Amino acid sequence: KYTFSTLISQFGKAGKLDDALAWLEKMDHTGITPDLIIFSTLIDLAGKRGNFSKAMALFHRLKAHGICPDLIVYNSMINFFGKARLFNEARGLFSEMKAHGLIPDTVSYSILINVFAEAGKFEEAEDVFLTMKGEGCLIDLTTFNMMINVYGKLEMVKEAEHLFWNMTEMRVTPNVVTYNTMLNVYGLARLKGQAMHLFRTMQQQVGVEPNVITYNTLIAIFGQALEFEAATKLVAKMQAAGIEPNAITYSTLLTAYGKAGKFEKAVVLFQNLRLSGFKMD
RNA sequence: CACGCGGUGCCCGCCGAA
Repeated sequence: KYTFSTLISQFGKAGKLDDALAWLEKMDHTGITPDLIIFSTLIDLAGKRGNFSKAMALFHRLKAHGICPDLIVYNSMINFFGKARLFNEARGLFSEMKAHGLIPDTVSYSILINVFAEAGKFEEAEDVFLTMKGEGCLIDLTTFNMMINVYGKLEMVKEAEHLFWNMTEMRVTPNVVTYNTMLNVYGLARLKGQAMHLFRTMQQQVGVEPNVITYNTLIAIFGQALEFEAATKLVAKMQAAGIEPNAITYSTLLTAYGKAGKFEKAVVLFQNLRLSGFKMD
């Protein structure tokens, strides 16, 4: 049993879903029951690869073995239903899990918030957040980051800022993701000044280092303001800071040139990228 | 019985899809 378990989870970690599944069959045939964690690992793997039907099949098989799914399995499945845009099913699983006596935790609520947020259903995401608070569930760093993002997309800058201050009061320390998200909130609301101010405070935080996403976000903000020179300079600045621009950086810059009507510049950049052998997507 | 180990969630541009 342990040999099978180890083998399957190693294949799983190596991303070899097919091999892992093949060994799961062999294990089944010998009459040894795979345990919850094996199923959990495989369900997650299948789902992460976008193979939602395989994830569902494994979920049903797990139940057929008489194993009760735990919080983590439900959390993964809810996440995948969301990615498959099966919102009612996601909600259904959330209820099912409660009906089985499991108490949704911080991750469960966060996943549900994200299911709606990434589908653009921001009000529903907020609804889940309010329920979560009402239930007295712990709000952690990731939850704060997601909700700041949600308020940003709703262009509810005040609420986003409110959460940003609130989290500190609740002894949750903002990280790079928090700052990047807040920068984007200001970008969406076209508050370039606020963004720049936040970028300065961000650089003064110990343990918070700007990354590619930070710079990409700032470049987009300058692009929106039609300040393509400032956007261009940021690419040099990030490189000076030891951060390598990626495909999104250049794509953002091309968009910045486009918005400013500088099509020649865009063409030149594109050609230079090709000549330099940059890996484009 | 206690503790520990293996499985779950967050940020950026464009394009495509419905």
